Amino acid sequence: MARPQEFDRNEVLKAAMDVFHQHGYGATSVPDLVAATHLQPGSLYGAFKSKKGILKEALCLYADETSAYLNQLFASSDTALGGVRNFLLKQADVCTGEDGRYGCLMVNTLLEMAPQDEEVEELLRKQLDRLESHIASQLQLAKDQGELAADKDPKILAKLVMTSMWGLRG
Amino acid sequence: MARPQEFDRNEVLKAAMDVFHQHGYGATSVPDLVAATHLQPGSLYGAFKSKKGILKEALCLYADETSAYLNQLFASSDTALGGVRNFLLKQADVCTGEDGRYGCLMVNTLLEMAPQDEEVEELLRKQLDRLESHIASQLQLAKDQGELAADKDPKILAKLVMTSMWGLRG
DNA sequence: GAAATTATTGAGCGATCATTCAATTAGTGG
DNA sequence: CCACTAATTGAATGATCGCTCAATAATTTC
Repeated sequence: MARPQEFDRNEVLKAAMDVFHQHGYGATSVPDLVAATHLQPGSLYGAFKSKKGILKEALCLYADETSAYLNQLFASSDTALGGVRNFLLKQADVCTGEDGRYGCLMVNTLLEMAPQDEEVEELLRKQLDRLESHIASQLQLAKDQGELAADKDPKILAKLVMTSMWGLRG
Repeated sequence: MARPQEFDRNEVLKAAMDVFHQHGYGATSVPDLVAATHLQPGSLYGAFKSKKGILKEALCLYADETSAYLNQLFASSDTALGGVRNFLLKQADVCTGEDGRYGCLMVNTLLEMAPQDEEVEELLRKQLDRLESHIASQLQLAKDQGELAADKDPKILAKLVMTSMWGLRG
């Protein structure tokens, strides 16, 4: 062992995530990240290799937070189907509110970077697929409990929920 | 009078529009625009004042093309409501196809620039509002012709169509 | 406490960015 | 055919970009 890192990796990533969320990847400069994280360029590059490296880890943090949020929301809802409904209502709520005008970091980043960065695109597709699966399994639960008609396909409905989420930005 | 412009303003804007559409505003450099338009920087700046000036005129061209496309689609549909249905079907079609993976230039640009440029945001809000009105008036026509139930609100339905359009990108 | 290892610092690197401008060219009016 | 005006050219500008690195500081191991 040698000198230990002085910063909390998660705190740094949270700060970077917020900057990316508010400004987008391209419009976020390394000096911006230096200011937000209180880390010097050297430390930032020592820990994350590149600006894109910071983004990728920030995206993972965001996906994890989203997943945890979904778990908590589903667990605290009275019914399985109600959980999905609450998710959509909350999304609509947040999107019309002041703090929600930045939308979803995963969606924003995919739209911005997919044309020019396959690696980030692939990561985001996986994360969004996982989110969709999460919703699909909740809908399957609703079906098992008889809340959802037997002729409805949870997978298709989950895609519809995702489409609604994307569309709610207008 | 003096020496006339050698280029066709609309051709130049079309070329610039395509570059912005494929790469986004931030990822399009002035050298990119120089290459696409075959105009030197000086000519570009003489004609459009700035990179943002080029974007704004390109956005206007895009909105005009979209509006014309909508007119043509509505005129060639058998029924008023069918015109709106055809629009959504066509959107879904294009979004799943190869050339459609860049989405709508207005939506993309709004998502990218709204947080940092009020002027462009305002222009785009107006253009998207106009598109929504265009659809709403077509739905009103459908209602007048009895295709749409009397208790349906064309304005609300137009908002739903817009939301679907945004969401179809997933 | 010396040697080894790793983290932090921040000035500075080459590349690229959007933009400008002096020089040149082309077309108009007298 | 000669001023006059406007368009074109493309090299150059200063700013900013993402990133590096030599110097310094903080730990651990022996």
